[in-house]
Amino acid sequence: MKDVFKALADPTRRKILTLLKDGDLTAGEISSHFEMSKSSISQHLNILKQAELVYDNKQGQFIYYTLNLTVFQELVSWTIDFIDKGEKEQ
Amino acid sequence: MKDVFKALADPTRRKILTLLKDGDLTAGEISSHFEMSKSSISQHLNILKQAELVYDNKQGQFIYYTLNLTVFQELVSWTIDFIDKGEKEQ
DNA sequence: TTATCATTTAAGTAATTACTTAAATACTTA
DNA sequence: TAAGTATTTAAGTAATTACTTAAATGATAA
Repeated sequence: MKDVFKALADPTRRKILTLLKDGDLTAGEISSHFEMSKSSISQHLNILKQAELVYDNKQGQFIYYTLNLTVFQELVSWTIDFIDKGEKEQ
Repeated sequence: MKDVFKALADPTRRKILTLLKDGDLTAGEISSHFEMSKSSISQHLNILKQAELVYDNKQGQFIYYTLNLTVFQELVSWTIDFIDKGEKEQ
């Protein structure tokens, strides 16, 4: 979970995740939504991958990126734990 | 929500939030749980405050910090939205 | 008032981050 | 094979971040 928060801290990476909500995309398709270089997007994708927020799947010459919902589940649990505890204490 | 992710990206700030789960604490009480200077903790508290993850309440000479559960609720919604959308697409 | 305590603000610094361009890798097709 | 496409890796840099110490603010109590 440590890497997850760092990964989510960047707006470009959050936008990438939002794009992937609507379905898998290749690295090139993702980068076409941004002004910055493909190289930079590739580096962002690597950070998302290390945080396990996405995984990749090579199909020939293309690499498809997919949301990994497991880590989003963990993030919900982590967050709800604050709400539960906080409400209990009141 | 923009500032929330940046605020959560730092382990010291996440630990501060975890401490506050068990009830409100003064800036001094919070800093006693860390090796670093009170000044540094004060700066972390300010970042948490700007992200509205906590709010402060001055009581005489002391400043009490409290979790703001509203923003945690928003974080749950933001995250669940990925899970819902992702599951629908499969 | 003066001293002390709790906390923040200011100013400086080393480490990290997000980007760039250029080169490398890997796959496809002529 | 060679050329072209998709993507990543490498190396460098400017901006940001997390810390430090010292000074400032504000409340309490002698």
